Amino acid sequence: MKEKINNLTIKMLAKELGLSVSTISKAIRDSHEISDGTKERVNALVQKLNYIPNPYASSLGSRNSKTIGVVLPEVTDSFFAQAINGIECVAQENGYHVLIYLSHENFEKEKKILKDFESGRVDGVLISVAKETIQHCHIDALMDKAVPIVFFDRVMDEVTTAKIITNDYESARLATEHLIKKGCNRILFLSFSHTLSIICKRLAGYKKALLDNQLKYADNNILTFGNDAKKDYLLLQKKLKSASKGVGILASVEKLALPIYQACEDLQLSIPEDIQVISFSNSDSAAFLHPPLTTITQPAFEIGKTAASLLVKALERRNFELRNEEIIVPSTLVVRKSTIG
Amino acid sequence: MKEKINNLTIKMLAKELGLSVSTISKAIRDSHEISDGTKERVNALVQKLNYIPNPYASSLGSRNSKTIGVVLPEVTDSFFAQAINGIECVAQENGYHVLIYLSHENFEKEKKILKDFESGRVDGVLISVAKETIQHCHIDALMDKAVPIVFFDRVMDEVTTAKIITNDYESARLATEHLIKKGCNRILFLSFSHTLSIICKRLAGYKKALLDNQLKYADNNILTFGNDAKKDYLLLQKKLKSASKGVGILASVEKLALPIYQACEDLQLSIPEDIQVISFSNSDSAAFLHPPLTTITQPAFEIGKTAASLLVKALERRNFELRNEEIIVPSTLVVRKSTIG
DNA sequence: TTTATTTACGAAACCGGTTTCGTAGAAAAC
DNA sequence: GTTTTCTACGAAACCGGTTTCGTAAATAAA
Repeated sequence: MKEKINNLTIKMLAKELGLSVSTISKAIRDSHEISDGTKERVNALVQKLNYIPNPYASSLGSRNSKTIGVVLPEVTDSFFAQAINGIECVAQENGYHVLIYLSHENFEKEKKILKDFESGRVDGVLISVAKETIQHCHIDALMDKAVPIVFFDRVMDEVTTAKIITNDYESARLATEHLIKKGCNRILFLSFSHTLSIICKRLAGYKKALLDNQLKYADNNILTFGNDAKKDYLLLQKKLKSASKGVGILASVEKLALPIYQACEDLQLSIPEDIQVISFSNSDSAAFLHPPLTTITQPAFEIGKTAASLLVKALERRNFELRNEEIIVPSTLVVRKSTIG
Repeated sequence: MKEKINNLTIKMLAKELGLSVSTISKAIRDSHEISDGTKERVNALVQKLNYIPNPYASSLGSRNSKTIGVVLPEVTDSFFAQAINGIECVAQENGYHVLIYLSHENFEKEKKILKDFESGRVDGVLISVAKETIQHCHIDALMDKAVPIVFFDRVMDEVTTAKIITNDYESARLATEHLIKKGCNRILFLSFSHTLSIICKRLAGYKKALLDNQLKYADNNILTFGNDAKKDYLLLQKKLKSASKGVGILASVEKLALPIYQACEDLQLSIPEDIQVISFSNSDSAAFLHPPLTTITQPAFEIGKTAASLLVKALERRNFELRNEEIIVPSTLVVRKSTIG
């Protein structure tokens, strides 16, 4: 590792211009205390010498870092990828930096990440919690330190702050109803958590649709995937094998969709003739699957953007407090061939 | 915005224990200068009071931030998503933080991002350059400041540093040859850049395969997508419409695959009977497209991991200098139904 | 026993900015 | 003409750690 170059400091600029350090600092940040003439002189030198302030010194002095922390369960999911896109967009526009952390659905990791945030590393946090997360003490601890937090997608109702979500309940209800209308008399719900906000709401929507349409809810229609992909797959296969015609499946997240296709292929079941499928999914390829997958498409980019915007607002506005509110950006049901036209 | 809580500082710990500030600092970082007994006392208090050091103060004093900057052209691409995963994995293991930036394929943005890095915000950089990037002065400038940089996937040969890539040339050659063997006598190459390292190499591999198999290279077999998706699509459609049987397509990146499927659908051309298709892609859904897409699957996670590991090594080891080397992690050709079995 | 090391710690400078507060001179108000 | 208010700037404390260097006491070597 090469030695770091002796970097340009504000002190050197000050000496060069015969001004004080504080004047330079203020001039650079366009303070009203400094005359236009001086600002111009300073900026000229800054340009000429390619001076770039040390962000850590700034952060230390000003106790804010222009950095937001983003905590995700995973990134290889179209939803989260698009959400990052939205977040980064807003961040870039507003001069914020984005620190990204993956909890890998693991509560302990999530705790560790938030713990670190208590150091003041980030000005604010955007989080979509891990599926394992049921307590919120780690979040409370962070909020106690006055770090603004905005939830997106996977929220915790018990925490008093802003949450950007989609209409999980309603879209699951709609999707389920769609399946029913297309002739399904038994509908499987693919889940991967018993506690996650989005799953609970989607499940509730599913139940509501059943109820509205005189279908009985049955526990054995709920398939909850765990951490053992192979085992889960076999479970699904078994379930599908025993399924008669008129079965529909609602997959509550994107990654559960492909196993269904796999199982149908393996069992030589045809979609949608034998089984109709709808999945929550933001994948572009949904339209080109065999057959094209009917999806509930979430406004992922929008959600990321909204969450980031709100956080930024909370950070910039002196008298803006994050309210305990839910902002709902609706999803859309995109009907394709995996359900009967 | 609530006021920040008066945070615990090392000074307060020092007073509490009747030790000096420097002793506390050293004890926390497990310095050999401090006795085990003292360390224990310090750590006990740290635990008890939940003391977390201010990272910006540490960074300022120690001139390193335990942060790496990751610059990507985009994130909604399986390759980059998986690469991030690999990067984050290594980062988490080694106590590094990951700042993420998207260039959105835009050179000016990329320049701006790297410029900011000159501030010392990050200890090292992982970058996959934008498609617009043909100069490397912004990268040179950063390297002049002794910031270690590791390229991954989209590299710049002219820059003297480590590069983690896949065997672009070879896998494109292989894929093209595969198409030829399956009966294609004309092969289109879908591109989206004339300058990007990966594209150039893939194109070269494509050419080599043509040459080896007595097929003529023709400029009008190269389709270069630009920024106007609609226009590009029409171009592709036009090209396919005029295509006779025995045409194959090699898509040089993931996002170019779906438009092909779209066009074939619109033109009622059947894959693989009328047109055979291979694409570079890391998408899980490739296997479930209609028909399943033959892909060149890149070791994205591995590439991210390798790049990050190397960077970390360069940062941790005092006498480890990043060499001007290419580390090649090979891709695999996964044959599916979009080419004739 | 004397000298040379080692061990364990503290004082103080330092990292590179920001912020507070004080003030000279100019402008405005009376 | 005097007092008041701005304006534009500087000195110095501060942010919260790290690092260097000096040293007393303990231990080892001679």
